[in-house]
Amino acid sequence: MTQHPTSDARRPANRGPKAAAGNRAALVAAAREIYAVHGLDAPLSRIARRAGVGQGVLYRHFPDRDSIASAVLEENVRQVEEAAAGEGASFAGVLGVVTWHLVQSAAFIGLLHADGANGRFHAHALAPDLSERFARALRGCLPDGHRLAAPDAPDAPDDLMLAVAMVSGAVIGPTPEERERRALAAWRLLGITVGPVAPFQG
Amino acid sequence: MTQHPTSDARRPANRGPKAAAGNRAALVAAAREIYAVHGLDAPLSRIARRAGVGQGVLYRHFPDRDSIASAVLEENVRQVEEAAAGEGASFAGVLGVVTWHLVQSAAFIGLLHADGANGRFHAHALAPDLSERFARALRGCLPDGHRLAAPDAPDAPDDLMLAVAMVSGAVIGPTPEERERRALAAWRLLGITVGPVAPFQG
Amino acid sequence: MTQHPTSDARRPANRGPKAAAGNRAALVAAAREIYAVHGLDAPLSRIARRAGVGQGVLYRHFPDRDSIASAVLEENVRQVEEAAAGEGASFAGVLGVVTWHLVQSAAFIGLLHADGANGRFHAHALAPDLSERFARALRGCLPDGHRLAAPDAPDAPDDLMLAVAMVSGAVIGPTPEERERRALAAWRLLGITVGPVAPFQG
Amino acid sequence: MTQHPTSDARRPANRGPKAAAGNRAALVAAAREIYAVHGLDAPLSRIARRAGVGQGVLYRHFPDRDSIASAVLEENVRQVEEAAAGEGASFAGVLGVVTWHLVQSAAFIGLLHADGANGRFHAHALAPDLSERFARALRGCLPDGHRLAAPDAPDAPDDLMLAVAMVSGAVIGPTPEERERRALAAWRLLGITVGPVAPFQG
DNA sequence: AATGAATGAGGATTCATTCAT
DNA sequence: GATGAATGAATCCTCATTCAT
Repeated sequence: MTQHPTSDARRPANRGPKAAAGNRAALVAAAREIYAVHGLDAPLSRIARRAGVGQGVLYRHFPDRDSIASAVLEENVRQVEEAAAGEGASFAGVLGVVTWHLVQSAAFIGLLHADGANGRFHAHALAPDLSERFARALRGCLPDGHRLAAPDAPDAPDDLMLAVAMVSGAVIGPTPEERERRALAAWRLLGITVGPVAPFQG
Repeated sequence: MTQHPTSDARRPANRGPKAAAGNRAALVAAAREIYAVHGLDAPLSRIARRAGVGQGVLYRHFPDRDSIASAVLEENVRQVEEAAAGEGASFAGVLGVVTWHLVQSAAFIGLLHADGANGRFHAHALAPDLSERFARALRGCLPDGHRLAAPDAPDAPDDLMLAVAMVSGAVIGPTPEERERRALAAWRLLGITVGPVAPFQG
Repeated sequence: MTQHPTSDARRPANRGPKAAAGNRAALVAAAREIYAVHGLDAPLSRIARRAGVGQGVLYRHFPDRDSIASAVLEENVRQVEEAAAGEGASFAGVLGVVTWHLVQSAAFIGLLHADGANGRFHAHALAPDLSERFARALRGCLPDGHRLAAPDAPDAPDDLMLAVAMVSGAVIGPTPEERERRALAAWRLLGITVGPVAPFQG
Repeated sequence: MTQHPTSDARRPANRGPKAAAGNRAALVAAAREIYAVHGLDAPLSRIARRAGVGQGVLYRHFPDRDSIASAVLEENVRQVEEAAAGEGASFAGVLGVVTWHLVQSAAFIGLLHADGANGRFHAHALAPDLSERFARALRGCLPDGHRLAAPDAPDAPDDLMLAVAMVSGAVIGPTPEERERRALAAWRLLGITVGPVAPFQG
């Protein structure tokens, strides 16, 4: 009569101090899943519940709404960085990783470009450095003379990031399959070759 | 126990039934502006306030959240149809009109493609016919053999609509100028020529 | 987009002055049906819509919520009076008419007894005279010495009206059939014989 | 854009989690009183206010309208069960407890029978088990061969519950005294002996 | 350091009632 | 007289955020 976790419980509880780091990770993982299913406007309480922690813990680790979203995004970016830093990293291969993340949740990579004018998130506060890291990683493995290469002109549009934004705009659809199909079609329309769509494998 | 209209306080206005049509138009206009600034999740009360009418009027004209959004979108689509139906309508010209609307509010043309999985809007309920009308108008003035033309294969991806979605993904930025710059860059990346970005002039 | 009569429309419109009497009747009939289905708390707008008239007309004829309920109840009571006034009127026969009305809508005959403490209706304002008329009609055909007859003691409980209230308490159930079954069982428990359950036939 | 707790104004109270149990009890008590005076349609906000808690607390403990009503009713039923389980429990004695509850608020025991067709409450969802418990308790102390005993026929009407419903129909009136007088008169009309009308004394 | 209850503002929605036409 | 649009108060419900334990 008084309970209503409704669903979303994951771990039995999780008390005691040492769990701090684990809690943080659980929150980020929970947020990723919740965001993927319910969008960025999902109630924070749902994230906490899914992570199996109290609301207070969420606030301890992430003082405001943006910071948890950033944390999720940060993981995405890190994977892209790692993919780009790998031994035989190719541009097409890294784009495959990027595309995989887009397919999982276009909203997220989309955040890298968002200006926040229309949403509750303000990317210029949220992701500027993440955006920079993402761009750098991608640019790092771009072959010389590639059509997405930034020209010499200093303030010319950054075609590389623009292209990613465009693909993220295309990635809509109810199922991952449909979303992946659209992502690949979008890259094709841009004339860009993409490697296998998959998460980065350390 | 039930409702009662204030106690007695002076009732303001009530401009009478004559105002109905005007109110509806005001609501749509208000919604367009509010959506552009605050996004599709803006409180309905804000729209009503901006339109200068009571909450009830909004609900009378638009029984649910989708229907007001549809009304705004419908106007956009109509303009595109009119642009496409005009005398010397060219594909590039119509794309210019489309782009103008994207620049005003990418969210809206975006709705045409949205699947609503993550948001409160469910395009398959909201815009399927609008989407169809939009696609038809655009396709109608697509030159034969254009690279966005649908191939013979029946269930091949619709490159035309995909391209619009991609551009809408690119159109982000705090100012209209920035947004227009990005839109044009996106079309350029796609290798598509666009006419002047402007509203349709009857 | 602007319409939502939802249902409940009955007559095409109904305009013009002379219709006043007809409108009143239509409203009472509509109210009876609406009350039976949706209960006494049904929105007034629904009654007006069902009657095929504007809201204003309802207010013209019935200035407040109680007065329309009274009007419906008045018709019920009138039928009982007529049944009681008929040639070979028997107590059992009249009880059959009463029971028929209870089965149609227990709420209504219930109003005759209600004190309004718990509801929005205040019977002492609503139905005192109706209640009196109802009691008189019923008492009029009560055989001498019947067990429900009022004793000589002046302020003894009025068993006759109490019995009706009791039966109305028993008349619950989703279908008319079930409701009638319960009504008859209730009279039986009271040891009272009831004639055929049917409306009064002039 | 979203919520924010006042701007900064001093937060009142928050008596801490310890208050939880107390709050729940206070809510049930408040609901009982409010229902008795204003009926089952009373605004939930009024109950919360009377209990001295925020709206949210009410929703935490009772996720929907029915569940708070159930909680109140459950207490009633429990008392009847306890009365029936007591040492020298007699049928008349238990009926006295039942009658006491009816006098307090006929609406509640009435819920046990309600079908909800016309109201917002749907007894088949709300009270079926409570109804069953109530019936069982009462039947448990019914002397063999009592006139309200269920006959052998399997689907014969349950006279016991019918009688309670009838009495609850009779229990109307502005004051408890009047209500008790009517309840007793109703039992008398049924030829049923009732013990002292009083709450169950552990 | 974690828990999860409490708070209350804000937004959605409904309807009684008025009133211009 | 009739129509039905407009008004806005009231209620429902949700959730961000705080804080006692």
